[in-house]
Amino acid sequence: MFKNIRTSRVSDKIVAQIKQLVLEEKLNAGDKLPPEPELAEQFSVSRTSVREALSILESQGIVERKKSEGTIIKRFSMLKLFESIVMGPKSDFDMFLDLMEARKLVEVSLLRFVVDRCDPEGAHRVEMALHMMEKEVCHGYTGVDSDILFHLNLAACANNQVLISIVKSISDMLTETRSKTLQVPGRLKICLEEHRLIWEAVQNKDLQLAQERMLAHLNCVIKIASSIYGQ
Amino acid sequence: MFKNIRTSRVSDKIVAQIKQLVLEEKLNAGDKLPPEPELAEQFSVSRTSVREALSILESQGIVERKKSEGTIIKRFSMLKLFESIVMGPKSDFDMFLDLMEARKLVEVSLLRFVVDRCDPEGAHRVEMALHMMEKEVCHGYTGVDSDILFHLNLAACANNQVLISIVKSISDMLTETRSKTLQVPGRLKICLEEHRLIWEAVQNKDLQLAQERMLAHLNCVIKIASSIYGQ
DNA sequence: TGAGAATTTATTGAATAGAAAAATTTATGT
DNA sequence: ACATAAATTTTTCTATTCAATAAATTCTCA
Repeated sequence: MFKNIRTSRVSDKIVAQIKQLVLEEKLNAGDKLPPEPELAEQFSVSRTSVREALSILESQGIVERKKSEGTIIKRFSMLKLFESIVMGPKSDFDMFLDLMEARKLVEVSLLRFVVDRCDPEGAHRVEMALHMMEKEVCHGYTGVDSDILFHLNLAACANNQVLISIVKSISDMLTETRSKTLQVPGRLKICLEEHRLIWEAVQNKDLQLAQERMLAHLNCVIKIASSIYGQ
Repeated sequence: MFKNIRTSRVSDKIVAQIKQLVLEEKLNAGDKLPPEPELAEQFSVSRTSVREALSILESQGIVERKKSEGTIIKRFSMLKLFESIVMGPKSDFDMFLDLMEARKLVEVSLLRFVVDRCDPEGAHRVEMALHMMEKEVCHGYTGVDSDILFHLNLAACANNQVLISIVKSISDMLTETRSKTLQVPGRLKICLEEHRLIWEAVQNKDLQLAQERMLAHLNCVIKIASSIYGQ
């Protein structure tokens, strides 16, 4: 309801102001900034705060600092500048939602290729992951590994290394959350069932149904995780 | 030939060390770092340097700092995303096709969110990228940066940091090819026109048309690159 | 005069000390 | 037991100092 009051950190304000100046082209590539003590005076802050701001700008590739020479705006910094603006800080929960949204987008869409390109070898790998989870359901294990394996092996059937990398990277970031959601009593069994349904649809080459089921599966994960995170 | 002498900035070394610890999972999500004075002592540096390092880490979304609470490692940072894109035993050209296929999948699908969520600020950034390319067309530059900038800022309108990271990572891997395709005489001008058409459709909230045009644009890139690769 | 050495100056890099602010924890009084 | 006040912790910011270094200037000597 009420918006978070944004950080009243001095260095952040300096960073924002300098970024704005670059954006407005009042500062251009190659321009030299005034020396630190002068900047401090103009901003009416301490030199330490100025230095903190300059460190941030440098780490984001917007300026370059050289000892005893000064600070200059880097050439071709527009890309970096926009990147740093667009990648502002988000809460953990919002990041989780971003990850899951990306997962939905990628893993649902790539089923198109899976249905088209899945060969017996790939199918075998997916089924192995399913069997693995079956065993884990019986023994009461968490099933994190077999969960990841299913999604990864399914993606592998799309025969596109970039897509595999994307699915894997996102998976890696979600392992912690995964192990929590799978600890919910009975969740693993339902999860296995959902995987089976997805796989069944893929085998029947029913793309639309497979996509629907994948989407439902992932939405289910979001729902459970949200209740755990208390949102 | 000769390697750049390592910047011996103390804060940079601290940043690198903490990042490394996160990558090695010696520091994990939610872990609390010691208070600043203690960190300073352990690193045998001044608090000023520690604070500089923490500012940088915070600006990169790796840690979060709260007054009177301390510094904690963020759950989901982009630090680990795409740390290892496995370039398998595929030829360069096949890899290029994989990259473009992933691009088509992601950039076409995410337009859904762009149409829904684009705000005036985001729109302004996209238009800035368009203007930048306009300028480059006039001056006869290559236009690589403004090309990337358009796609990145468009993706940014989807307001999903993971998707932005994916688009950017793929872009980075394609820069080489990009600079070649844009060198084809007259290509930049056509590229600009294609970008404009995509943007026009997005502004009219015509999702389907926007997606069609994006797909056509990317297919065009594939075609040109293929002829360059001689396939 | 002019080339090279020595000096000065400007500027960043880093350390230290301490005041202020904000949130949390503990203590106190009813 | 509960609200309020005090103490504590920890970050935030300032001010000041000194060291390191690159560039500019001056000096020296052939």
